[in-house]
Amino acid sequence: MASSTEKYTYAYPRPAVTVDCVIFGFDKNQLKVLLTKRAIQPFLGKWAFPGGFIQEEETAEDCALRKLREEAGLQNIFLEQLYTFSDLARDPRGRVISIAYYALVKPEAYMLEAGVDIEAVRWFGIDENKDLAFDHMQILHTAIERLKGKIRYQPIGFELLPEQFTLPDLHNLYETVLQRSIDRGNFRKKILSMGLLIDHSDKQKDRRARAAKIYSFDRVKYKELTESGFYFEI
Amino acid sequence: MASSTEKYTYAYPRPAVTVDCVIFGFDKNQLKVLLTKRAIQPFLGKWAFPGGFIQEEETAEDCALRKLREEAGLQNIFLEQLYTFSDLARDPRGRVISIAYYALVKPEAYMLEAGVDIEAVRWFGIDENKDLAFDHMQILHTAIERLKGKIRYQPIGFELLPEQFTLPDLHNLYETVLQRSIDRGNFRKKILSMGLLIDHSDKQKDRRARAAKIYSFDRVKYKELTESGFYFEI
DNA sequence: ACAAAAGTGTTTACCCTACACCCATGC
DNA sequence: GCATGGGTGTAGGGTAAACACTTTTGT
Repeated sequence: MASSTEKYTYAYPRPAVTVDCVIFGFDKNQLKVLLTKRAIQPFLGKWAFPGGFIQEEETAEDCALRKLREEAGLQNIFLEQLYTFSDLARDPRGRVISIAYYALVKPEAYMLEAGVDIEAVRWFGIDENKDLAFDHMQILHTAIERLKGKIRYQPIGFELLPEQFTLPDLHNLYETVLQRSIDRGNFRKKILSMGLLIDHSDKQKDRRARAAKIYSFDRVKYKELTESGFYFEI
Repeated sequence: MASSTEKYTYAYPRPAVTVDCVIFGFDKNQLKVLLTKRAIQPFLGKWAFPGGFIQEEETAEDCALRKLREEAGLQNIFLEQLYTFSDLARDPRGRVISIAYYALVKPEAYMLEAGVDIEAVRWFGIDENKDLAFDHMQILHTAIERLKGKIRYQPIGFELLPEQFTLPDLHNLYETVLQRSIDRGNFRKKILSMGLLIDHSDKQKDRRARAAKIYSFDRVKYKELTESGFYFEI
């Protein structure tokens, strides 16, 4: 037996371990997912989530952050572990376990996709027909279910909207993600009653009809409330 | 590049991958966790979750099921993936990633722990002071949080009670897991109003005071309701 | 009889729902 | 003016919280 400081070579066969990132965006009342076109085998030319093999000196989360930066030019965005996929046949090359993450990006974050190959990276509508590599269709499905479940009782919807947004924006987002209609009036009352939105009605821009008030999400207030037992819920 | 059928040896260093199982039980109004005493280095003699290296021909879930069987003599119990831990220093032997699962067992399931070394396997109260191997204290904490969160909106509490139980039993379980008092009357009204309990009041056993009615959880009914949009919630 | 625990009922306040309506703006 | 979309008000139904009360059983 190796000492507890000395490196130890296991007798066990080791699976390869990758990290994959499901990246969600919201644009034109559509939920989107960011995919990259594979430049190598297997599944060359097919679309897949940004991801790759985990390095020796990085945690899974570090790896996800690195992949977001390298492959999608994204930084400082919401990131959370999704699920670990370990089906034996999920990679034709052999045994590969994937630790999947999901990320939520605001429009302003992906506007500055500088240096990212425009041919190889694209946003797809969530319902758009696409032929994904590996078991990425299954991973996507898991991610959507997580998002649908979590958006109702955690304030993660704001991560998909610009820093400043209107209540109709937020309302649209919820209707789109949850795929059901939500009463306008009741929705705004519920949200506003939480006291978690900061009013920015001074800066208004033109709109087709009456201009909607602009708000931002009060993270500080949310943290305070959470610590005193408050539960966000739509 | 390897063909898609041929085995491929990655240039990347591979971390070792283990599976660990947090096993919860409920006994004498206490939430318990099952631990095994380590018989090998590192952390020899310390308590840890049942777990071990994932084999080449098994999924993570299969590995968890195998470990539950081999190390704790448990079968046919609730099992769900918890989280994957990948901190660099979580194992003194080197890079080891752990896919953690949590399991819920009914009293009748762990009564028949035949063939399991009584010295090496023990139930610990959740608040009992214990010195756990690796980062298992952190894993335990994550598992408890998951249980606390999930018991409120998924009928997993029943997995910790005998097949037949009383409403006071269930009430006790919820108070214990959520660590707050819940009004008796309101609790029973809420539970009963769901119509998910089957009454077995014919078989009564003696108690210190008035005997409580015996119920069991109606899984079939729950599945039906779920499919028509019902959401369990306490 | 009394204590302990099971089970029931009642009141109140709040919240959620389903609407209807008003307001501001562009065409 | 009218269509469009933002924003507000309200009546009523339901349900959750708080608490008192009744019932059953062991000692």
